[in-house]
Amino acid sequence: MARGKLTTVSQDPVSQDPVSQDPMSQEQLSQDQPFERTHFVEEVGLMFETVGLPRMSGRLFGALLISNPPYQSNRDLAEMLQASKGSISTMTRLLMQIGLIERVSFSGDRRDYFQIKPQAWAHMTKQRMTQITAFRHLAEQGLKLLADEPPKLTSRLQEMYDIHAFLERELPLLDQRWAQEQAQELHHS
Amino acid sequence: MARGKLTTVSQDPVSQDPVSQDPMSQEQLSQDQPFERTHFVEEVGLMFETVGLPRMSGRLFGALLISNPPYQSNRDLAEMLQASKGSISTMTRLLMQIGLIERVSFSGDRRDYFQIKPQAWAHMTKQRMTQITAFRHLAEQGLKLLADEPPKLTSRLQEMYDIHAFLERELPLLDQRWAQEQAQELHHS
DNA sequence: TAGTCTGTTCAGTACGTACTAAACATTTAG
DNA sequence: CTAAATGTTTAGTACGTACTGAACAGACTA
Repeated sequence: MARGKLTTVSQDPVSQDPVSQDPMSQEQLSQDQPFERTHFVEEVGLMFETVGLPRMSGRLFGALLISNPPYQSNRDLAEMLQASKGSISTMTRLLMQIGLIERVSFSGDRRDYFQIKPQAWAHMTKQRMTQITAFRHLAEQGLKLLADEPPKLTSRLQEMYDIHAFLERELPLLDQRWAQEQAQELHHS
Repeated sequence: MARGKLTTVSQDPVSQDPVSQDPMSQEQLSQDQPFERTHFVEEVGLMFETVGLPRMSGRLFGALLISNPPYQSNRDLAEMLQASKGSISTMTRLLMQIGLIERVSFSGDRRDYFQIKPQAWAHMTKQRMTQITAFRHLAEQGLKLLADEPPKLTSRLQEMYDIHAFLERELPLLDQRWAQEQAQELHHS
Protein backbone atom coordinates (compact mmCIF):
# COMPACT_ATOMS: atom_id res chain seq x y z
CA MET A 1 0.00 0.00 0.00
CA ALA A 2 1.43 3.34 -0.95
CA ARG A 3 2.19 5.34 2.13
CA GLY A 4 2.24 9.05 2.78
CA LYS A 5 5.69 10.50 3.02
CA LEU A 6 7.32 8.96 6.03
CA THR A 7 9.56 10.75 8.44
CA THR A 8 12.44 8.45 9.32
CA VAL A 9 14.39 9.11 12.47
CA SER A 10 17.59 7.31 13.37
CA GLN A 11 17.12 6.81 17.09
CA ASP A 12 15.57 3.57 18.35
CA PRO A 13 12.32 4.46 20.08
CA VAL A 14 11.91 1.42 22.29
CA SER A 15 15.27 1.59 23.98
CA GLN A 16 14.67 5.19 24.94
CA ASP A 17 11.79 4.51 27.23
CA PRO A 18 11.56 1.52 29.58
CA VAL A 19 7.82 1.97 30.05
CA SER A 20 7.23 1.14 26.43
CA GLN A 21 8.98 -2.17 26.70
CA ASP A 22 7.29 -5.50 26.91
CA PRO A 23 4.83 -4.17 25.93
CA MET A 24 3.41 -0.67 25.81
CA SER A 25 0.11 -1.06 27.52
CA GLN A 26 -2.46 0.45 29.80
CA GLU A 27 0.45 0.97 32.18
CA GLN A 28 1.15 4.23 30.47
CA LEU A 29 -2.26 5.72 31.03
CA SER A 30 -1.97 4.38 34.54
CA GLN A 31 1.46 5.65 35.43
CA ASP A 32 0.34 8.60 37.49
CA GLN A 33 -2.99 10.20 37.86
CA PRO A 34 -4.43 7.21 36.03
CA PHE A 35 -8.00 8.35 36.42
CA GLU A 36 -7.18 11.89 35.32
CA ARG A 37 -5.36 10.64 32.23
CA THR A 38 -8.16 8.34 31.19
CA HIS A 39 -10.64 11.12 31.88
CA PHE A 40 -8.61 13.54 29.76
CA VAL A 41 -8.59 11.08 26.86
CA GLU A 42 -12.37 10.63 27.11
CA GLU A 43 -12.89 14.41 27.27
CA VAL A 44 -10.89 14.92 24.09
CA GLY A 45 -13.03 12.21 22.51
CA LEU A 46 -16.23 13.99 23.45
CA MET A 47 -14.84 17.30 22.28
CA PHE A 48 -14.02 15.84 18.87
CA GLU A 49 -17.61 14.65 18.63
CA THR A 50 -18.82 18.23 19.02
CA VAL A 51 -16.92 19.17 15.85
CA GLY A 52 -18.34 16.20 13.96
CA LEU A 53 -15.45 13.76 14.29
CA PRO A 54 -15.74 10.21 15.63
CA ARG A 55 -15.23 9.85 19.34
CA MET A 56 -12.53 7.24 18.86
CA SER A 57 -10.48 9.63 16.73
CA GLY A 58 -10.56 12.10 19.62
CA ARG A 59 -9.63 9.49 22.16
CA LEU A 60 -6.72 8.48 19.96
CA PHE A 61 -5.64 12.09 19.63
CA GLY A 62 -5.99 12.62 23.37
CA ALA A 63 -3.80 9.59 24.01
CA LEU A 64 -1.12 11.01 21.71
CA LEU A 65 -1.31 14.39 23.47
CA ILE A 66 -0.13 12.93 26.75
CA SER A 67 1.71 9.75 25.81
CA ASN A 68 5.34 9.14 26.60
CA PRO A 69 7.02 8.78 24.19
CA PRO A 70 4.95 11.19 22.09
CA TYR A 71 4.57 8.61 19.34
CA GLN A 72 2.80 5.26 19.53
CA SER A 73 2.24 2.28 17.28
CA ASN A 74 -1.07 0.86 16.18
CA ARG A 75 -0.76 -1.91 18.74
CA ASP A 76 0.27 0.51 21.52
CA LEU A 77 -2.78 2.64 20.84
CA ALA A 78 -5.07 -0.38 20.66
CA GLU A 79 -3.94 -1.47 24.10
CA MET A 80 -4.04 2.00 25.62
CA LEU A 81 -7.52 2.64 24.33
CA GLN A 82 -8.87 -0.91 24.70
CA ALA A 83 -9.83 -0.85 21.02
CA SER A 84 -9.39 -3.15 18.04
CA LYS A 85 -6.46 -2.72 15.65
CA GLY A 86 -8.96 -2.25 12.84
CA SER A 87 -10.52 0.71 14.60
CA ILE A 88 -7.11 2.23 15.30
CA SER A 89 -6.15 1.72 11.66
CA THR A 90 -9.27 3.51 10.45
CA MET A 91 -8.95 6.37 12.91
CA THR A 92 -5.23 6.97 12.35
CA ARG A 93 -5.94 7.21 8.64
CA LEU A 94 -8.71 9.73 9.31
CA LEU A 95 -6.50 11.88 11.55
CA MET A 96 -3.70 11.81 8.97
CA GLN A 97 -6.11 12.89 6.24
CA ILE A 98 -7.27 15.78 8.43
CA GLY A 99 -3.64 16.72 9.04
CA LEU A 100 -3.59 16.27 12.83
CA ILE A 101 -1.16 13.34 13.05
CA GLU A 102 1.63 11.87 10.98
CA ARG A 103 3.32 8.53 10.62
CA VAL A 104 6.94 8.12 11.62
CA SER A 105 9.27 5.17 11.39
CA PHE A 106 12.58 4.28 13.05
CA SER A 107 15.47 2.37 11.50
CA GLY A 108 15.66 -1.16 12.72
CA ASP A 109 12.06 -1.15 13.88
CA ARG A 110 9.42 -2.24 11.46
CA ARG A 111 6.50 -0.84 13.39
CA ASP A 112 4.83 2.35 12.21
CA TYR A 113 4.47 5.03 14.84
CA PHE A 114 1.99 7.88 14.93
CA GLN A 115 2.57 11.28 16.44
CA ILE A 116 0.84 14.61 16.52
CA LYS A 117 1.90 16.71 13.57
CA PRO A 118 3.71 19.94 14.46
CA GLN A 119 1.50 22.92 13.62
CA ALA A 120 -1.39 20.47 13.49
CA TRP A 121 -3.98 22.99 14.55
CA ALA A 122 -2.94 25.38 11.83
CA HIS A 123 -3.90 22.64 9.38
CA MET A 124 -7.37 22.64 10.90
CA THR A 125 -7.72 26.23 9.73
CA LYS A 126 -7.41 25.04 6.16
CA GLN A 127 -10.44 22.86 6.63
CA ARG A 128 -12.30 25.70 8.28
CA MET A 129 -11.51 27.84 5.23
CA THR A 130 -12.85 25.14 2.91
CA GLN A 131 -16.07 25.14 4.88
CA ILE A 132 -16.40 28.91 4.80
CA THR A 133 -15.83 28.99 1.05
CA ALA A 134 -18.49 26.33 0.62
CA PHE A 135 -20.99 28.37 2.66
CA ARG A 136 -20.14 31.54 0.72
CA HIS A 137 -20.63 29.67 -2.52
CA LEU A 138 -24.00 28.33 -1.38
CA ALA A 139 -25.07 31.86 -0.53
CA GLU A 140 -24.14 32.91 -4.08
CA GLN A 141 -26.28 30.08 -5.46
CA GLY A 142 -29.17 31.24 -3.32
CA LEU A 143 -28.77 34.84 -4.47
CA LYS A 144 -28.89 33.66 -8.09
CA LEU A 145 -32.17 31.88 -7.36
CA LEU A 146 -33.59 35.13 -6.01
CA ALA A 147 -32.25 37.36 -8.74
CA ASP A 148 -34.62 40.30 -9.36
CA GLU A 149 -36.30 39.85 -6.01
CA PRO A 150 -36.48 42.76 -3.56
CA PRO A 151 -34.02 43.12 -0.66
CA LYS A 152 -36.72 41.97 1.75
CA LEU A 153 -36.26 38.50 0.27
CA THR A 154 -32.55 38.54 -0.45
CA SER A 155 -31.18 40.07 2.76
CA ARG A 156 -31.02 36.69 4.49
CA LEU A 157 -28.76 35.34 1.76
CA GLN A 158 -26.83 38.60 1.41
CA GLU A 159 -25.92 38.47 5.09
CA MET A 160 -24.81 34.85 4.78
CA TYR A 161 -22.74 35.84 1.74
CA ASP A 162 -21.20 38.93 3.33
CA ILE A 163 -20.10 37.31 6.57
CA HIS A 164 -18.53 34.35 4.84
CA ALA A 165 -16.78 36.58 2.33
CA PHE A 166 -15.50 38.65 5.27
CA LEU A 167 -14.17 35.56 7.05
CA GLU A 168 -12.63 34.33 3.80
CA ARG A 169 -10.65 37.56 3.67
CA GLU A 170 -9.78 37.83 7.34
CA LEU A 171 -8.98 34.31 8.53
CA PRO A 172 -5.90 33.92 6.31
CA LEU A 173 -4.59 37.20 7.81
CA LEU A 174 -5.24 35.86 11.29
CA ASP A 175 -3.31 32.76 10.27
CA GLN A 176 -0.38 34.92 9.19
CA ARG A 177 -0.45 36.81 12.49
CA TRP A 178 -0.44 33.47 14.33
CA ALA A 179 2.53 32.27 12.27
CA GLN A 180 4.38 35.52 13.05
CA GLU A 181 3.72 35.12 16.78
CA GLN A 182 5.08 31.60 16.55
CA ALA A 183 8.20 32.81 14.80
CA GLN A 184 8.73 35.43 17.50
CA GLU A 185 8.30 32.82 20.21
CA LEU A 186 11.07 30.78 18.64
CA HIS A 187 13.32 33.84 18.56
CA HIS A 188 12.69 34.47 22.25
CA SER A 189 13.47 30.86 23.21
CA MET B 1 -45.35 25.49 27.34
CA ALA B 2 -43.39 28.66 27.94
CA ARG B 3 -42.22 30.14 24.70
CA GLY B 4 -39.17 32.15 23.84
CA LYS B 5 -39.81 35.83 23.45
CA LEU B 6 -42.13 36.21 20.51
CA THR B 7 -41.89 38.93 17.95
CA THR B 8 -45.42 40.07 17.12
CA VAL B 9 -45.98 41.96 13.93
CA SER B 10 -49.24 43.64 13.05
CA GLN B 11 -49.54 42.83 9.38
CA ASP B 12 -51.44 39.76 8.31
CA PRO B 13 -48.92 37.45 6.60
CA VAL B 14 -51.29 35.36 4.52
CA SER B 15 -53.03 38.23 2.76
CA GLN B 16 -49.72 39.67 1.68
CA ASP B 17 -48.77 36.81 -0.55
CA PRO B 18 -51.20 34.92 -2.75
CA VAL B 19 -48.81 32.00 -3.24
CA SER B 20 -49.03 31.15 0.44
CA GLN B 21 -52.79 30.89 0.34
CA ASP B 22 -54.73 27.70 0.27
CA PRO B 23 -52.26 26.30 1.16
CA MET B 24 -48.57 26.97 1.18
CA SER B 25 -47.16 23.90 -0.40
CA GLN B 26 -44.55 22.46 -2.71
CA GLU B 27 -45.77 25.10 -5.16
CA GLN B 28 -43.37 27.50 -3.59
CA LEU B 29 -40.29 25.42 -4.15
CA SER B 30 -41.66 24.80 -7.60
CA GLN B 31 -42.46 28.33 -8.57
CA ASP B 32 -39.44 28.97 -10.71
CA GLN B 33 -36.33 26.96 -11.14
CA PRO B 34 -38.02 24.19 -9.16
CA PHE B 35 -35.13 21.78 -9.54
CA GLU B 36 -32.57 24.44 -8.62
CA ARG B 37 -34.52 25.41 -5.52
CA THR B 38 -34.90 21.86 -4.31
CA HIS B 39 -31.25 21.26 -5.08
CA PHE B 40 -30.27 24.36 -3.10
CA VAL B 41 -32.28 23.17 -0.09
CA GLU B 42 -30.60 19.75 -0.24
CA GLU B 43 -27.14 21.35 -0.55
CA VAL B 44 -27.72 23.44 2.56
CA GLY B 45 -28.81 20.24 4.31
CA LEU B 46 -25.60 18.49 3.36
CA MET B 47 -23.54 21.51 4.37
CA PHE B 48 -25.14 21.55 7.81
CA GLU B 49 -24.18 17.91 8.19
CA THR B 50 -20.51 18.81 7.66
CA VAL B 51 -20.68 21.04 10.73
CA GLY B 52 -22.35 18.33 12.80
CA LEU B 53 -25.99 19.40 12.49
CA PRO B 54 -28.84 17.16 11.33
CA ARG B 55 -29.49 17.25 7.62
CA MET B 56 -33.15 18.12 8.15
CA SER B 57 -32.19 21.23 10.13
CA GLY B 58 -30.16 22.37 7.14
CA ARG B 59 -32.93 21.65 4.69
CA LEU B 60 -35.30 23.64 6.88
CA PHE B 61 -32.84 26.50 7.03
CA GLY B 62 -32.30 26.33 3.28
CA ALA B 63 -36.04 26.51 2.73
CA LEU B 64 -36.26 29.63 4.90
CA LEU B 65 -33.37 31.22 3.00
CA ILE B 66 -35.30 31.27 -0.24
CA SER B 67 -38.96 31.14 0.81
CA ASN B 68 -41.46 33.83 -0.06
CA PRO B 69 -42.60 35.13 2.34
CA PRO B 70 -39.41 34.80 4.37
CA TYR B 71 -41.30 33.21 7.27
CA GLN B 72 -43.14 29.90 7.25
CA SER B 73 -45.29 27.90 9.64
CA ASN B 74 -44.65 24.38 10.88
CA ARG B 75 -47.21 23.07 8.43
CA ASP B 76 -45.83 25.12 5.53
CA LEU B 77 -42.36 23.73 6.17
CA ALA B 78 -43.65 20.18 6.54
CA GLU B 79 -45.27 20.43 3.12
CA MET B 80 -42.34 22.15 1.44
CA LEU B 81 -39.88 19.61 2.77
CA GLN B 82 -42.16 16.55 2.61
CA ALA B 83 -41.46 15.92 6.28
CA SER B 84 -43.58 15.19 9.36
CA LYS B 85 -44.74 17.97 11.65
CA GLY B 86 -42.92 16.25 14.51
CA SER B 87 -39.64 16.44 12.65
CA ILE B 88 -40.21 20.12 11.81
CA SER B 89 -41.09 20.79 15.47
CA THR B 90 -37.86 19.20 16.66
CA MET B 91 -35.69 20.89 14.06
CA THR B 92 -37.19 24.36 14.51
CA ARG B 93 -36.52 24.06 18.23
CA LEU B 94 -32.91 23.07 17.51
CA LEU B 95 -32.37 26.00 15.15
CA MET B 96 -33.87 28.41 17.65
CA GLN B 97 -31.59 27.10 20.39
CA ILE B 98 -28.60 27.59 18.09
CA GLY B 99 -29.79 31.11 17.37
CA LEU B 100 -30.27 30.76 13.61
CA ILE B 101 -34.05 31.21 13.46
CA GLU B 102 -36.74 32.84 15.54
CA ARG B 103 -40.46 32.45 16.01
CA VAL B 104 -42.77 35.22 14.94
CA SER B 105 -46.51 35.59 15.26
CA PHE B 106 -49.08 37.82 13.61
CA SER B 107 -52.21 39.28 15.19
CA GLY B 108 -55.30 37.49 14.11
CA ASP B 109 -53.38 34.42 13.04
CA ARG B 110 -52.78 31.67 15.54
CA ARG B 111 -50.10 29.95 13.57
CA ASP B 112 -46.50 30.32 14.64
CA TYR B 113 -44.12 31.36 11.90
CA PHE B 114 -40.39 30.81 11.75
CA GLN B 115 -37.89 33.08 10.08
CA ILE B 116 -34.17 33.43 9.89
CA LYS B 117 -32.89 35.60 12.72
CA PRO B 118 -31.24 38.82 11.64
CA GLN B 119 -27.49 38.61 12.36
CA ALA B 120 -27.95 34.88 12.68
CA TRP B 121 -24.44 34.01 11.56
CA ALA B 122 -22.97 36.31 14.17
CA HIS B 123 -24.68 34.12 16.75
CA MET B 124 -22.83 31.15 15.30
CA THR B 125 -19.60 32.87 16.30
CA LYS B 126 -20.68 32.63 19.93
CA GLN B 127 -20.86 28.89 19.64
CA ARG B 128 -17.52 28.79 17.88
CA MET B 129 -16.06 30.76 20.82
CA THR B 130 -17.54 28.28 23.29
CA GLN B 131 -15.85 25.49 21.41
CA ILE B 132 -12.50 27.27 21.33
CA THR B 133 -12.66 27.97 25.05
CA ALA B 134 -13.43 24.31 25.68
CA PHE B 135 -10.42 23.23 23.62
CA ARG B 136 -8.16 25.73 25.38
CA HIS B 137 -9.40 24.47 28.72
CA LEU B 138 -8.71 20.88 27.72
CA ALA B 139 -5.20 21.85 26.74
CA GLU B 140 -4.74 23.35 30.22
CA GLN B 141 -5.90 20.10 31.76
CA GLY B 142 -3.41 18.20 29.66
CA LEU B 143 -0.58 20.55 30.65
CA LYS B 144 -1.43 19.94 34.29
CA LEU B 145 -1.16 16.21 33.73
CA LEU B 146 2.31 16.71 32.27
CA ALA B 147 3.53 19.17 34.87
CA ASP B 148 7.30 18.79 35.42
CA GLU B 149 7.74 16.99 32.15
CA PRO B 150 10.24 18.31 29.59
CA PRO B 151 9.14 20.45 26.61
CA LYS B 152 9.59 17.45 24.32
CA LEU B 153 6.46 16.02 25.93
CA THR B 154 4.49 19.19 26.55
CA SER B 155 4.98 21.02 23.25
CA ARG B 156 1.98 19.24 21.69
CA LEU B 157 -0.30 20.54 24.41
CA GLN B 158 1.39 23.93 24.57
CA GLU B 159 0.70 24.48 20.87
CA MET B 160 -2.94 23.44 21.31
CA TYR B 161 -3.18 25.86 24.25
CA ASP B 162 -1.43 28.75 22.48
CA ILE B 163 -3.46 28.66 19.27
CA HIS B 164 -6.79 28.44 21.10
CA ALA B 165 -5.79 31.25 23.47
CA PHE B 166 -4.83 33.29 20.41
CA LEU B 167 -8.18 32.65 18.73
CA GLU B 168 -10.00 33.41 21.98
CA ARG B 169 -8.37 36.84 21.94
CA GLU B 170 -8.68 37.54 18.23
CA LEU B 171 -12.08 36.25 17.18
CA PRO B 172 -14.04 38.72 19.31
CA LEU B 173 -12.05 41.53 17.67
CA LEU B 174 -12.90 40.10 14.26
CA ASP B 175 -16.53 40.07 15.37
CA GLN B 176 -16.30 43.73 16.29
CA ARG B 177 -14.75 44.57 12.91
CA TRP B 178 -17.59 42.69 11.22
CA ALA B 179 -20.18 44.59 13.27
CA GLN B 180 -18.51 47.88 12.33
CA GLU B 181 -18.59 46.98 8.64
CA GLN B 182 -22.27 46.18 8.98
CA ALA B 183 -22.94 49.52 10.63
CA GLN B 184 -21.12 51.28 7.81
CA GLU B 185 -23.15 49.38 5.23
CA LEU B 186 -26.32 50.63 6.86
CA HIS B 187 -25.03 54.20 6.81
CA HIS B 188 -24.27 53.89 3.10
CA SER B 189 -27.67 52.51 2.26
C1' DT C 1 10.38 -22.52 3.60
C1' DA C 2 7.64 -21.75 7.57
C1' DG C 3 6.56 -18.94 11.30
C1' DT C 4 6.01 -14.47 13.32
C1' DC C 5 4.83 -9.75 13.48
C1' DT C 6 2.43 -5.76 11.89
C1' DG C 7 -1.14 -3.10 9.94
C1' DT C 8 -5.09 -3.23 6.54
C1' DT C 9 -9.38 -4.80 4.83
C1' DC C 10 -13.78 -6.69 5.22
C1' DA C 11 -18.12 -8.92 6.83
C1' DG C 12 -20.98 -8.67 10.50
C1' DT C 13 -23.32 -6.28 14.09
C1' DA C 14 -24.45 -3.16 18.13
C1' DC C 15 -25.92 1.13 18.89
C1' DG C 16 -27.49 5.82 18.44
C1' DT C 17 -29.74 9.18 15.54
C1' DA C 18 -33.39 11.06 13.32
C1' DC C 19 -37.32 10.30 11.25
C1' DT C 20 -42.73 8.97 11.09
C1' DA C 21 -47.33 8.59 12.64
C1' DA C 22 -50.34 8.62 16.28
C1' DA C 23 -51.77 10.54 20.51
C1' DC C 24 -52.13 14.54 23.00
C1' DA C 25 -52.72 19.42 24.72
C1' DT C 26 -54.15 23.88 23.79
C1' DT C 27 -56.66 27.35 21.53
C1' DT C 28 -60.19 29.07 18.65
C1' DA C 29 -64.49 28.97 15.99
C1' DG C 30 -69.12 27.52 15.05
C1' DC D 1 -70.35 21.82 23.85
C1' DT D 2 -68.11 19.93 19.84
C1' DA D 3 -65.14 20.21 16.01
C1' DA D 4 -61.21 21.94 13.87
C1' DA D 5 -56.63 23.68 13.67
C1' DT D 6 -52.04 23.84 15.29
C1' DG D 7 -47.81 22.39 17.24
C1' DT D 8 -45.71 19.16 20.75
C1' DT D 9 -44.64 14.80 22.58
C1' DT D 10 -43.90 10.00 22.38
C1' DA D 11 -43.33 5.14 20.97
C1' DG D 12 -41.65 2.72 17.36
C1' DT D 13 -38.45 1.89 13.75
C1' DA D 14 -35.33 2.47 9.57
C1' DC D 15 -30.97 3.56 8.67
C1' DG D 16 -26.17 4.81 8.92
C1' DT D 17 -22.08 4.91 11.70
C1' DA D 18 -18.47 3.00 13.95
C1' DC D 19 -16.87 -0.62 16.13
C1' DT D 20 -15.07 -5.86 16.53
C1' DG D 21 -12.77 -9.89 15.17
C1' DA D 22 -11.24 -12.69 11.54
C1' DA D 23 -8.92 -13.04 7.28
C1' DC D 24 -5.46 -11.25 4.62
C1' DA D 25 -1.06 -9.20 2.65
C1' DG D 26 3.53 -7.94 3.15
C1' DA D 27 7.93 -7.96 5.34
C1' DC D 28 11.23 -9.98 8.16
C1' DT D 29 13.56 -13.72 10.81
C1' DA D 30 15.16 -18.32 11.96
